[in-house]
Amino acid sequence: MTAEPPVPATGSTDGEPAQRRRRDAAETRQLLLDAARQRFARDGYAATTVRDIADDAGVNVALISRYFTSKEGLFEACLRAAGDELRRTTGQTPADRVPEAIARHIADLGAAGLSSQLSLLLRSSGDAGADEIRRAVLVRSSEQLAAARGWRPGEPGSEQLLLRAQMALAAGIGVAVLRSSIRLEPLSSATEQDLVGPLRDLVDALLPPS
Amino acid sequence: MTAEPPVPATGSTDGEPAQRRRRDAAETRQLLLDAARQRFARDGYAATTVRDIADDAGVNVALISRYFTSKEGLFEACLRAAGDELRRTTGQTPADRVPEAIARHIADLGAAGLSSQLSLLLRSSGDAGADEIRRAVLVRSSEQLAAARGWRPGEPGSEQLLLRAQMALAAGIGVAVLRSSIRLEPLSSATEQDLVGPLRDLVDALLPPS
DNA sequence: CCGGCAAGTCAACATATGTTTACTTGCGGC
DNA sequence: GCCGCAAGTAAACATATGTTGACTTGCCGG
Repeated sequence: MTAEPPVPATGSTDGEPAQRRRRDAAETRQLLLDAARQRFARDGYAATTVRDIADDAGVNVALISRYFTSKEGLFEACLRAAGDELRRTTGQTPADRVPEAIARHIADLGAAGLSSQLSLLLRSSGDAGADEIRRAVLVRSSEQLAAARGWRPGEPGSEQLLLRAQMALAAGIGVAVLRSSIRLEPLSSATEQDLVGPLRDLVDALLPPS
Repeated sequence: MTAEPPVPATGSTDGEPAQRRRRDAAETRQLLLDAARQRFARDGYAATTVRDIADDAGVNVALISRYFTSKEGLFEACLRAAGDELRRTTGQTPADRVPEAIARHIADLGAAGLSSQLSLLLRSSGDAGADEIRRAVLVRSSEQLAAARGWRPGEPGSEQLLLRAQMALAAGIGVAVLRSSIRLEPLSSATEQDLVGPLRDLVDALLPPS
C-alpha cells in the first residue's frame, strides 16, 4: 500500500491514522506540540507536567528540553501556533462572517480532538515572555476584529470599538473554556450549529455591522 | 480612644484599616480566605502556593491545613464564598438590571482590591470535589439568569434559553479574566461605566427582554 | 495571679517535577 | 556492509511544595 517500512505501532493496535516514521525529529516535535496544546488548553500551564505531555505524545520527556529548551519554551511555541491559527482566521474572514468563524473555532475539536485553541489564550505561565506573546496575539486579533467594523488606530471615539471587540473576543474565549475545560452542560455538548446563532447575536450586538 | 489593647501592627505602620486582634481564629481564617481568593482568581490554583497565600495573609503556613484541612479545602471554601456572592447578586437582581449587576461584578475590585471573583469560577484544581462545586455554582447562576428571561425547567424549546444564559455568563467570566488576569488593554482599565453599555447590548442580544 | 488550652510557630519530611547528563539505538551515506 | 551521528532513552539531581508533628505563646476564666 505504501512505501513506508512496516513500523511497530506504540501499542498493540495502530491507533494513529498516519503511522509515524521511527526516528523523525520534525514529526516528534509536532507530536509534542499537539499534545502540549491540548493539555495546556484543557488543564492550564501549571497543572500540566512535562511527563504528561511526553506520555501523551508517546516520546521521552527529555526531548521536550531538547526541542523546546524548557517547558516554558514549549508553552511559548504553543502560543505562537495558536496565534498563527487565530490570525489566519480573523485575517481571512470577511466582516460579516466573523460569528461563524468564531463558532467554528469554538466548536471545532480539531483534527486530533484538541480542545479549542482559544482556551490556550487565557492560560498563563507566569513567565513574562509567554505573557507578552499572548498579549500580542490578543491585541492583534481584537484589532483585526475591530478594524473589520470600522475601527482605525487612533481615531477619536474609536477606542469604544476596540473595547467592544475585546469583549467579543473575551466572550468567545469564555465560551470555549466553559465548554472544553469546565464542561458545563448544555453548553458543552452544543454543536457548531447551536452556537452560531447566539454568537451572531452576540457579535452583532457588540459590533453592529457598519 | 478604643477599648482594644494597643497591639503592635505586623509592619511598622498600621496598614490595615481595622487593626486585628492578636489571636483570633475567625479573623485569621477570613484573612486566609481573602488572600486565597485573590491569588486563586489571578494566578490560578496550581500556580498558587500555600506559602504565597500565608504570606499575603501574614499568617503561618501551617494554619491553612489547620483551618481548611488542605490547599484544596481552602480552594473549595473560596469557591463556595464566590458562589454565595454570585447567587446573592443574580437572585436579588431584577431581570432588566442584570447587565449592570454583571458590570459591577466585573469592574468591582472589591473591598480589599480583589480581582473579580468571577475569574475564580473558571479556575480548576483538578479535584473532583472542587469541580463539582464550581459546576453547581455555574449551573445555578445560569438557571437563575435564564429564568429571569422566561426559562422554565424542562419546558420544550427552553434549552435554547439556558444555552444563551450560559453564554452570557461565559462572556462575563471571559471579560473578567482578560481584565484581571491577562490585563489586556484597553479592556483592563475600562471603568464600570465603560463596561455597562456594551454588556447591556451583549446580554440583551443573547437574552432578549421578553 | 495563674494554669489550661486554643492559637500560632518552626522545622522536618515525602514527594512531584523540571532539567541535565551519560548512555544506547538505528538510520543513511559511503 | 558498516560507521558516524542524530534521535531517543533512562536514571539521577536539585528544588519547590503540601503536609505533619512537636513545640511555644499568650489570652481568659477562676
